[in-house]
Amino acid sequence: MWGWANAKPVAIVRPEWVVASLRAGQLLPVKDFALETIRDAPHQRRLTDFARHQAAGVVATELYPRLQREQEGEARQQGQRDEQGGEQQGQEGEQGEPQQQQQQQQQHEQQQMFDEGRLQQDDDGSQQQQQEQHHQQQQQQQQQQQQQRQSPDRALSRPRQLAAAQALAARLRADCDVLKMAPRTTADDPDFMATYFRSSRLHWIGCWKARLESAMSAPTLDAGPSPILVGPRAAAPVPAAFAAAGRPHGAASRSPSTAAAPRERAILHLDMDCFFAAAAAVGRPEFVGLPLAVCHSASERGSGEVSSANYEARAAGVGAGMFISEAKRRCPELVVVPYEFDRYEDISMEVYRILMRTTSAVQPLSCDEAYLDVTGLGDPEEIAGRVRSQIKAATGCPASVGIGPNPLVARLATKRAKPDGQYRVTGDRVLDFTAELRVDQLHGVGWSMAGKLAKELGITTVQQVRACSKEVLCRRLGQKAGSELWAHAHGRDDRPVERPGPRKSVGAEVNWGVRFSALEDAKTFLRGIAGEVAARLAAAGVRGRALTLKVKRRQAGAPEPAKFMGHGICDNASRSM
DNA sequence: ATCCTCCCCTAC
DNA sequence: TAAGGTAGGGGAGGAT
Ligand SMILES: Nc1ccn([C@H]2C[C@H](O)[C@@H](COP(=O)(O)OP(=O)(O)OP(=O)(O)O)O2)c(=O)n1
Ligand SMILES: [Mg+2]
Ligand SMILES: [Mg+2]
Ligand SMILES: [Mg+2]
Repeated sequence: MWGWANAKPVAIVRPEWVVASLRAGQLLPVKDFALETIRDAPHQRRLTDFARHQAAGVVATELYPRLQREQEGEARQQGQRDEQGGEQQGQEGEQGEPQQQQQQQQQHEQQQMFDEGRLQQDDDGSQQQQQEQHHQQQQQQQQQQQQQRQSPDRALSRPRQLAAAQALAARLRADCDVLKMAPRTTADDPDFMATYFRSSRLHWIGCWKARLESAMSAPTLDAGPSPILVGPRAAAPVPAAFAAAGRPHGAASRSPSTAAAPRERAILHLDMDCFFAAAAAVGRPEFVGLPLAVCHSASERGSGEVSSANYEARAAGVGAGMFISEAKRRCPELVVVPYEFDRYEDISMEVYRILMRTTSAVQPLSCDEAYLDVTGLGDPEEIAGRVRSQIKAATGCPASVGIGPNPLVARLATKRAKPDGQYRVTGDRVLDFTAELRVDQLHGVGWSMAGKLAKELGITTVQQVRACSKEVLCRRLGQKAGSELWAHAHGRDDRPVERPGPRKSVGAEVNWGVRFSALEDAKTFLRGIAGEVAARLAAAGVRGRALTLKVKRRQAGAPEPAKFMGHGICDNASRSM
């Protein structure tokens, strides 16, 4: 019913595939004729020239100057303003506040020697390789680089830099119109929902995949020698770039005719370092080297949540999801800046353009994160270094890359690689590498499952999971979760790098600032949220078959929410029709 | 068995 | 002051 939803994936190959297939008298596997193998041909136009940016060749410095111009404008304005405290907030309450993940406290001793020149980014990444082997050494180098930035002759003293940074942060907050609005609730502001969605980071993140999909479906098949589309011709609005190689991608899906010994895959997992915080620092040297966090509130008594904290702030115990009050308590010097969603959008799209230029086998995971299958494309570490330095050059933001024989291991390796590094785990080292990790480091293991494992089985590490039989795990955790955990604990993960399928549901929720004083308020709100869903369905070009209504109701006797305008402790209910 | 409804859990 | 969304996986238990 929906063209885009039912379109079969198609592969894009070089013309030689046609000739070779004719000669062979059958349709040959497309793998060896993939488009990306000619990606370096001069003047080759790319399907990935999507979105609003232009030719691939000029990517590198396009975004960065724009951000610098922004910054110059800011510097001219003088609008000092300081946060003054609000009312006292009970710091806690609620149920299991997701526990702050323990920050890896790498105690790097303060080195004073410089190793100038080593770390300069170069566009093709040829220098990168030396970095990844020795993670520790790499971190020391970063430390040195940072100190160099503040060496006496060039940089400000720390107190002066801090003052400059706080002043800039205050200016950014002052310029943020949405922060100036009087407090509103659903009951007294007819425009509440629009303002809310415009300000919500979780809404922005949550809608990101849909935005990427629609950016990529903008047709750019205009010029250049057309690649050949293989497979059933999909009807009109084929998302050009998504169609690139169908799904799944890569070695795992290659046809039996070429499958000899199963080669170890080379999977990259790329993730931007402290994405929102890093974006805030682009073109603003005032912030470099200081603890920085992104949050609506900057008050030391606020209940706004930290969205992202840079690594200096993390060293002081600040982390995502933490109330700003707690963050400021742990790190009084913390510099707090407001959200700049336009920046995140630009940088994110730029990153994806670079990834898609590397290979079509890209699986988007979020606005700052993706898997790439680079099996057979060359040395994965060199590819990783090249991609990272392209991203740094084009956006000014550091990205880290984990490399492994499967997505699971690649993702774990990324954690090890951060910040601004890369790290490879080969098949033979997987079990050693994962042994000591805590179970909740594994994808799919969160607060609840980790608690259950600890309480019921005394298990906290991956190694301990291995000592447990699959049957026991399945009994405690359920069939799927149990066998999945068992496999992952043994380093096994067969998932291919693939495109997400079409969306299966479309929804909208608001669980903040909801306060009804009369029945009419609730009705108005319900109409608003229904209208929102209707608009999103229309934007996606789909119609619903079923409707689910979700409701939160304040628990009887529940205390005032710990969070300003929050929902507090609620019972949930849902009904479908 | 398989489907459906109403949850809970996880990730960013 | 502050913006606690969104989508998917999957289990339990009942209807078919
Ligand atoms: N609880 C969270 C987690 C994430 N994010 C946003 C801000 C992050 O910058 C972005 C990407 O999430 P990551 O988990 O990748 O976190 P960071 O990129 O900030 O840090 P890291 O270097 O650990 O990847 O999503 C958020 O708003 N709230
Ligand atoms: Mg990140
Ligand atoms: Mg991420
Ligand atoms: Mg986890």
